[in-house]
Amino acid sequence: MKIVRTEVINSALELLDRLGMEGLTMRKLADALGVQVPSLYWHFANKDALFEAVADTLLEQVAVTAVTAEKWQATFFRISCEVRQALLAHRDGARFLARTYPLSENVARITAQMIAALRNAGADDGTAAWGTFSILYYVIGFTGEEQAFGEKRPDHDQSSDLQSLLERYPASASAWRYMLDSDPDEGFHFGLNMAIHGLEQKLGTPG
Amino acid sequence: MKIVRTEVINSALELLDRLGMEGLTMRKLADALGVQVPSLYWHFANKDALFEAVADTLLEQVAVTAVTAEKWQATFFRISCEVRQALLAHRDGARFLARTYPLSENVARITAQMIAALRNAGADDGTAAWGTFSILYYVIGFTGEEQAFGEKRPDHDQSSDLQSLLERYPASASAWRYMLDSDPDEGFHFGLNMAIHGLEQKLGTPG
DNA sequence: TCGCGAGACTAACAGTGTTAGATTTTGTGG
DNA sequence: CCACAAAATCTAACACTGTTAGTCTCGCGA
Repeated sequence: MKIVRTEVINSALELLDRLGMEGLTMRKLADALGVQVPSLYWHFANKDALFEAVADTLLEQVAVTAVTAEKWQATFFRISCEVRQALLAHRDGARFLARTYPLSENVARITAQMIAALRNAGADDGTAAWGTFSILYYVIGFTGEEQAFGEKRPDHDQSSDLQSLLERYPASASAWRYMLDSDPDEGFHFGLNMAIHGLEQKLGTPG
Repeated sequence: MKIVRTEVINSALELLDRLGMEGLTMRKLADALGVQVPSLYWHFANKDALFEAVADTLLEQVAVTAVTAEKWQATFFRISCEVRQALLAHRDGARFLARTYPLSENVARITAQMIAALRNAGADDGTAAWGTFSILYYVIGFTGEEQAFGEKRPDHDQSSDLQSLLERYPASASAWRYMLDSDPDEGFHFGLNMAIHGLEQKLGTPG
């Protein structure tokens, strides 16, 4: 049976959605493709390489068209939201991306747009680089925890250890409850706007 | 041979430094302790529970004394730097923390201080919660990639795929090079100050 | 038609987390 | 001091993982 690279990746994404990241194994993937395991090693050096390809595919639909007639703040907001949505579209998407080597095709493509937007606004090397990546760290971090929450088994909450923890740190407990009750989009936009505003200020005072 | 919880965790940290996260297995840990593997399961429900305990221990020395006579900006800066240093102190520290369940003893303790600092400055529920966690997402994300860079094997760089990638996205390539050449502390402080300034602005305009 | 190499296969290895169940150690009441 | 229960460690094994060595098949250019 013939093996096609894109089909492998698609199957891997299906498997990821169905079984989660720990369930995505070479054997299950080979089974889903109707293929023997070692055949996969002809197309991918090892599991990590395969995972990198899958992770990169997650970002394929993000920022497909560069918009130049746009303030950099709008570019950052739009791309950040797209990245989050792309990661949320598949189970464990954010953890999956964070796990792999950070320099891939689509990451390079997306960051290039963000860096260009900042340079266009007069940013120096450091501001463009650190500003872009700082915001991406936030996006991936937020989305990762957002997803971890959605998938955590509910019985983990009733443990007495956790109860005691929440009683001993009431400030954290109420923040926790607030975040669980409120709209995730709202939380994401809060931090995102916060970061963009901070970057705006950095742009104003270069050096 | 008697098994003591704290000794297990210490051994796990030693093993982590020596072999990295993938090398930290139940068998090697048992060997290092001079103990049979299943005995560990009497003290920890499973590997994840053990890993959570280890990850929490990473943050033990962070923000040990609460400083109230301090502007919240200073509190955030100080604690963020301490978190980063604590994670850098052990190989794969940041990845390790990001992997586990996010609500642990020390996380609750540390976030409680940050939230309290914001509330003291007049922040509402949402600003205190999202502001605190947004900044922590950045700290963990930055530190995770900082560590991933330090541990990546250098032969990964000479691949022609990567060369082609850097040529096709020159903006990303130069940002990449800039970040590799510059002081990591500088990069960390840039994003941290950026986030804190952004939060400062959010505090000024509540709602 | 032949040869060869790309690409699939079979078989196996070393290592993983985890559990069932036997066995030892430890603390405690008589 | 001894017996007995509970706490803690052990032995043995299971099912699974990524990965590799070596073999076979089949399509295509000479």
